[in-house]
Amino acid sequence: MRKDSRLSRMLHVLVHLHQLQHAVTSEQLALMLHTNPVVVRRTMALLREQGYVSAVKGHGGGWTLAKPLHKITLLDIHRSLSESTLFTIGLTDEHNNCPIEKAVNLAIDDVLQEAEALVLRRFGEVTLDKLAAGYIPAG
Amino acid sequence: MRKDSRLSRMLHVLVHLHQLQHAVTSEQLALMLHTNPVVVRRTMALLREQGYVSAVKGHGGGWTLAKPLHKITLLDIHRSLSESTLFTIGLTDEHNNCPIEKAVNLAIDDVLQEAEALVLRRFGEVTLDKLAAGYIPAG
DNA sequence: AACTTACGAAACATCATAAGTTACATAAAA
DNA sequence: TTTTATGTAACTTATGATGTTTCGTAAGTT
Repeated sequence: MRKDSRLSRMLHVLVHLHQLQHAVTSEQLALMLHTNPVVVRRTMALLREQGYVSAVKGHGGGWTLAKPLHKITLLDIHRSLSESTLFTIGLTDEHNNCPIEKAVNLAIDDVLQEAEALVLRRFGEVTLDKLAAGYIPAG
Repeated sequence: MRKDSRLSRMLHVLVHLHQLQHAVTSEQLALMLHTNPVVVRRTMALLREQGYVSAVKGHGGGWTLAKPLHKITLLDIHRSLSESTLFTIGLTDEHNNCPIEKAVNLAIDDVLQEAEALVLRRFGEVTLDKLAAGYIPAG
């Protein structure tokens, strides 16, 4: 399955915006991400809606941080981007009242929910200023 | 992204095979899973290669368990099915030596690896006989 | 031997979603 | 007025599980 690289890309962008200290155009960000400006705008728009970046049109315009890095967590950006779930594994729900299917789904879902909770908790603990400073994994 | 429901489907099949105590055709399993026999054969073939089921051709043929349920874990089936990763999130690796990208990927990967380890460990703890008996979540 | 059943497998179509692309409208500064 | 940029719609591409058609092969039945 194709992976969703938006979280990685947007975090990368946000830290660069912090370091550059001035507006950066979608064109420039696209060059940085090896993609094109429309993809950048489409994805950055999700962060703008949540108040993490702002965009200015016209000469000298572009994207700037709307909040300092230490007030943004990986979880904030993750949530801004995805409505879909974290896992490639899906459950089936095609059967009326089969107790086996229910047990199977319960077993899988139990584990995945715990894992997702772990990811969200850990994402929530990492603010973006830690990435700028050089991230050191907890493990 | 489309979800991979093979784990859910195969676990469902294996527990039914245990309970039925006789060979079941791909046609019958397809009816059960609301799909078609070719999809069943394609997926079951991965389990056959690992020795969890066996297939017999001709009259009275079909699929049977090759191991008792208590000797098969969710992890065994998960591993038989997937070479791909567990998460919809992917990292970018498009840049030469950007320390920010490295820090971003390290931060994300650190969390995902921990979550994947949790999933694999928990999957490894659940044998399929527990699903037949009625699974009770640990939480 | 001929027929039927069932798996094995190749080849191709479908679906969903991020990503990529094209085109045009709109706002702001020069 | 021109240039620069974002905003957005519409369409195409890529990927991998899923779905489908078709034919080959093995095993039991008649």
